[in-house]
Amino acid sequence: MAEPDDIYEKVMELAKRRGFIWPSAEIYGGVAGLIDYGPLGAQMKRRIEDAWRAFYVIREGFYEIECPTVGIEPIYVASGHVKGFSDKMCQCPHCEEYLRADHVAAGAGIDGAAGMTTEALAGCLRMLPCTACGEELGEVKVFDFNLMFNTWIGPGSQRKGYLRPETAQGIFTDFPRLLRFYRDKLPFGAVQVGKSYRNEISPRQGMIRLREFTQAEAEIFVHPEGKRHPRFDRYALYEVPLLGCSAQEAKEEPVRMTMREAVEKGLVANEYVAYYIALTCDILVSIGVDPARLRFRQHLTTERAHYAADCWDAEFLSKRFGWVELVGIADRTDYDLKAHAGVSGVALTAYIPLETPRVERRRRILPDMKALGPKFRGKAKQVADALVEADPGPGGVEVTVDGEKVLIPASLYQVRDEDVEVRGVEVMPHVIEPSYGIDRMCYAVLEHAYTEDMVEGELRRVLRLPARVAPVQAGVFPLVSRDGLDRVAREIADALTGAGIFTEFDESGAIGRRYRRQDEIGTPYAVTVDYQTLEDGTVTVRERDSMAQVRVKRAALPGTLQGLIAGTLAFSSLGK
RNA sequence: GCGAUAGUAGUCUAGCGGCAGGACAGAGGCUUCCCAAGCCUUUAGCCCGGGUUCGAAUCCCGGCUAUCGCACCA
Repeated sequence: MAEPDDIYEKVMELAKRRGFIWPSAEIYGGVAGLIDYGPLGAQMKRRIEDAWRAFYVIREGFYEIECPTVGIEPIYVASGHVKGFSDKMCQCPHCEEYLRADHVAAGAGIDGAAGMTTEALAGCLRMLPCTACGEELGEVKVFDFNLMFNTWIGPGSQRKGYLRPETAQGIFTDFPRLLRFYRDKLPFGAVQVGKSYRNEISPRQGMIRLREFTQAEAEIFVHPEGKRHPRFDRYALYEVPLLGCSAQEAKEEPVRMTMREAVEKGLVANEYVAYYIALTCDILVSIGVDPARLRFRQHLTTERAHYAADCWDAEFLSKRFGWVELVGIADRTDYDLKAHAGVSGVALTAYIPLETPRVERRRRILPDMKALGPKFRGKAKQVADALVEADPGPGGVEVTVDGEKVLIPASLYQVRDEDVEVRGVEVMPHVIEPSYGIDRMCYAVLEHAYTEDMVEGELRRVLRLPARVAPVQAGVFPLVSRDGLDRVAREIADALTGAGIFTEFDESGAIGRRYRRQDEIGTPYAVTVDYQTLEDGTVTVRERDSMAQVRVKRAALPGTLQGLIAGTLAFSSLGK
């Protein structure tokens, strides 16, 4: 087998030439960070998304929802993207280099640079040297650069809008509706497949870092205590190469381990995270990512978001780019729901009934509003609210109102101890989030599928795509386009199409040329009608990877191909 | 965004101040008929915008895109 020197160039050349991936708006010179999926690419991407749905929607039973790509500001205030997604930047007046203002300040030993206002940062930078050219920055302007695309919603008193930087927030904001939909039971999950947008400063690496990209995300809402997956048995013995934090620090290789072992050893935080690591591995391998070039890497504590209990990335090995993240699987705890509850003021909790209701003795504080009103006037409401939360002593209680400590004598309120029957508790679920980058998956599949063989001294380019993601599923060819072979071949193509098989009919040129055309776009099977077909009603079926052929009865063809494509039938079992 | 390099047909490439050439791919035809055979015909190109020049694919400037390095990458 020929070892490709630069497989990226070859894959992208093929992808462009055969209609998988095109530069967007190419007639106007193209745009960095935006790509078009051509006819075969769009088809393959759809099949990859559908393979994903087969796992998450059909098997896991997580319904798919679809939210707008434009969102109002509070959503992204709550999610942290308005603040956290924006970088304080400045441009050096001498060399015109763009710099991260907070990094420059922090690099010079200034504390708290990350939290400073633009004005404060500009003040700090005045005396500092530019990290690029070394000149003093002087009167430098610091500005916010937010990675979110922004826009306005409606005319007139416009509302600020952002293109979503991830699909997840739509699921979080639908939480109360979803909870009702799933009839108030945990765990439940919802998924979303769609476009997200990040205005990358400098997108590179082809379709690896895009400004508009497709995500497939699942948000699984689980009870915060006891993160045991009800179907953990499915993957308990499934082995995955895991590269934990300590292994990375020790520069060790990933270790293959069963998911049960990983959880028992404490390498993976809980069964949920482990379950979705295994499921992710299952999906990625099924769409054609080479298992030998796939690993799961745990986020180091320094790169992990502070609220995440655990986070693992599925990474594929690219010849060109090294290890590239495809999927992030995180236990986000209750961070997102808490944040949205805080900004929206809506309780985002689930009511979990107790198996046996219990009686609790509760102390209630009843403020005497008749007395508080005249005494505190405008602040009476605040005092009362503070009282309800307070823990009174014998002589009264001290509460804080507007930063002021106020002593409230016991005469201004009543303390009542009462028995309350507790039938359940409100819990804020934790979120397990597997988040997939579909475009990167498409690239990974293309790169891992691309092979070059030498056949009788000729280069044969083959995309060894799994049948389930191949854009075209079968080629149908008359050996020659005369003597009625072409007519029969067309009938067979129609029969396959009628059976839901995506088929290309091709009668032009030599038969070998037609096989190669289909090899190059990854078509797994080719059906050829020859003179024997006219005699005994059989056709040949050729398998792309082995180039082997078997004869199959015409009538059995649609069922046979369906079985081959679905993977329920092995090519080697045919004709026996 | 900065710096370097590059951009010629669908793809790859030659030409580097004076008529833009080839290979492969595509289309049509002849021929052969199970793995890119052959022959004939044919489609199709100088990234965009300025400038210099009698004349620019070629030189200069700006832009866009790509690759690499720097920076950036919730």
